Order: sequence, then structure tokens, then C-alpha cells
Amino acid sequence: MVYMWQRERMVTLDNRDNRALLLRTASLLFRQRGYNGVPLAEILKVADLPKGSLYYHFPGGKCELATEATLAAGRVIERAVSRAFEGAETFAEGMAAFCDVIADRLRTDTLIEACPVASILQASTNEPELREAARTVLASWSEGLVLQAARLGHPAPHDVADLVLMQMEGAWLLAVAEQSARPFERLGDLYRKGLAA
Amino acid sequence: MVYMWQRERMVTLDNRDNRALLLRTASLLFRQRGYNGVPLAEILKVADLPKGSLYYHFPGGKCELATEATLAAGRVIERAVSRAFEGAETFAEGMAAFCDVIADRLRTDTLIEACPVASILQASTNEPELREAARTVLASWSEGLVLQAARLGHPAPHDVADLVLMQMEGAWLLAVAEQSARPFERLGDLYRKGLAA
DNA sequence: TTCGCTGTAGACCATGTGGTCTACAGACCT
DNA sequence: AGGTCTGTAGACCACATGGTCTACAGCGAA
Repeated sequence: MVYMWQRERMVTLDNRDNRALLLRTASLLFRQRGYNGVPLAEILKVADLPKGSLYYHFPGGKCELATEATLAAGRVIERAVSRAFEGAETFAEGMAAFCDVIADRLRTDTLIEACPVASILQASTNEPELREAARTVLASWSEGLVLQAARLGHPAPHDVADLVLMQMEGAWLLAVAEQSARPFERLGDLYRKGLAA
Repeated sequence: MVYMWQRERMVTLDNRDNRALLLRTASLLFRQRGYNGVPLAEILKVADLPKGSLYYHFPGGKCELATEATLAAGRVIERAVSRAFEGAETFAEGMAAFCDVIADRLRTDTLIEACPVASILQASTNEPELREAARTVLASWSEGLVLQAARLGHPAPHDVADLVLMQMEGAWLLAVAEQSARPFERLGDLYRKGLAA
């Protein structure tokens, strides 16, 4: 492992290694322009790494990189959900808090990126592994929401988890289209008003 | 206009001309694999038309084709919404009917395609026209839903229209991921039970 | 030192890609 | 017949793209 060169390149970030750097870079770019919209060369340019490095860490090439990146991004969001629900007394309260977290985050972004799942789903018709990754992430999110709903005494945990998943994905799509955080602000308000789920 | 050759090629469909054929073909393929996932050559192969034909009807190339295809597909769905709401007495009833229509449709498809808006949104970072088309279609759907909600006496037409748009887009994404009509079946059930919107 | 392992470096290749351009076929008009 | 307009036909091009392959730099072990 050669950390010296890495220090020259990656100044502020807390990269443990270049494999992780590739995952983060790929995830960001795929979310901005989609799996098929981002050439490998650009990921390498942004990460400032050569091709040999990528194919060493991901022998399966672009598809494997995208799969791993999606799973990793899915876990990040899963943790964000857990954190948002920590102080919540009701399910709607937790959802409102989560919407606020996302809205805050989106407001700081210059370009509003798509949901990691949405960004690879298009390409999954050609690459079955990607569909599998998308399913895995969605399933883990759903599971997390079911647990929260059950914990907070919601009468129909599975129903509400599914509904919420739809709302979140839909809000994210609208946010990308409008390039604004407003869909999440509105959704958060609806939870507070008791009009959603 | 040369209809003879067209009859040889397009047997059952009601193509008025090759321009419309290109729009329908492009829309279908883009929804299956995304804007960047479908090469022009494939659209032409499926439509059985040469490049000259495409660039005659759409001088703006792939981007113009996708823009027009999206707007056209948007209008088709808009009409489907209107039709579903025709016999409805309440907003929830109309939504349930629309979910049923979509679910029925998806069940007959071998491959479940994405929402036309979702399928071009990824590429809209590079192609501003596409984002404009996406926005236009979403705005027209929203407007239609607001009108229906108001007509059926819903207390908060704008709120509910936004929420429903999120739910529909989210359900569509889940349906693509699962390759199943179930998300729409579940959403329809939730409307019938009065648990959604 | 020598050897082997991890990981970087990037030239190179076959193929795919959107777009341009010239040619021309049929329809319709005069 | 000749001429013009609409629309088809597809060769052609410059460039992008994912992937392979060889070389090698640094490090630790023997």
C-alpha cells in the first residue's frame, strides 16, 4: 500500500484506500448522470487513478464497481434513516425528520443527484447484477422502515413502509427534475400535517 | 409519402407515418434501457428505417427525438388518468382505478418499462432540453391531478396532487426494480382502504 | 540481496456511437 | 416531359468507450 502518493492527490478526504475512493467517486457520478452516462475514463479522471487500479480492485469492471457503489450508498442512507428516527415519538415524526435531513442536504448541493438506486436501475436491463443490487438496497430500506414503524406502534408497518418507500423515491425523482429541495420540504410538511401515511 | 413500403414493414399498427413510428419506437426503447442505454442504431433497426429518415424528421438528432417522444408519452398517460377518473365519485376511487389500469397493463408486459419521465431524467444533466421536457410532462400531470382533486371535492387539491405524483413515480420505480405489478396493486389497495392520501 | 506480493501506470485495441453528407426514388404539379 | 418537393438509403467519419495486457514501483520476508 502506497500512501505517499495518495496524500499528494487526496488532500482533505478521509480515504482509507483507493478502492473506497473509486466507490465514492463512481457513486457520485452515476447519481449525477446515470450508469450509462458516465464513462470509466471520467471516474478515473475525477479519482485521479489509472485504469490498472480500477481493474485491480474491481476485476468485474464497470458493472462490479457500480454494484458495490450502490450497495455502499444504500448503507449510508440506511444509517441516515436510523439516525433521523432516533428521537422520534411517532412514525410520522420520524419521516418528517428524515425529509428535513434530505432537504437540508439537497439545498447545499449545486447539482441535485438522483437516488443511487434510480441511477442504476435503467442499466439493469442489460446488467442483471445491477438489478440485484437495486433490489437488495430497496429491500434493506423497506426492512428498516418496517422496524421503525413497528417500534413506534404503527398499526400497519408493512403497508406504511411500502407507501413511504414510494413517496421517498417519487420525491427524489421530482427533486431531480425540478432541481430543488421543495418536494422533500412539501413531503415533510404533509407528514407533520398528518396528511401522508 | 410512400405508404407501400410502410405496409410491408408495419403490419398491424396504425402508423400514420414514419415520424410517429420513430417516436413510439424511441419511447419504448428509452423506457426499457434509458436514454444513454439505447444507441440510435437500435432504434433505427427496430423501426426498420435508415438514418436519413430519422435526421429528416428530427434534425436535432437523438435529443430532439427523445424530447418529442417523452412529451408524446406524457400525453398518453395524461389521457389514461382522465379516463380512469371518469367514473370516480371520490379522488381515492379515481386513484385506485388508475392504479388498476397501470397494474393490468404491466402484467401483460414481458419487460416492465420505466416511466417515460424517469427514463430521460438521468441524461438531462447533459441535455438541458430533456430536463425541460421532463418538467413539462410532470407539470401537466400535476395540473390534471389538481383538477380531478378539485372536481371531486378534495379539501387540499395541490397537496394531494403532489403527494400522488410522488407515490406514482415511486411505485413505478419499485415496479421496475421488482419487475412486477405488485407495487401498483398495493398502492391501489391502500387507496381503497383509505390509507393513502 | 533476492523474491514475491500488492497495487499503480498507461499504452493499446476492437468495437460502438452520434452525426454528416451525397444520392436518389416516388408523388405531384405544370 | 421536366421540375420540384418530400422523404428514404446508407456510406462514411471522428471520436468515445470498456476492457486487456505488460511493465514496474514500493514494501516486507527470507
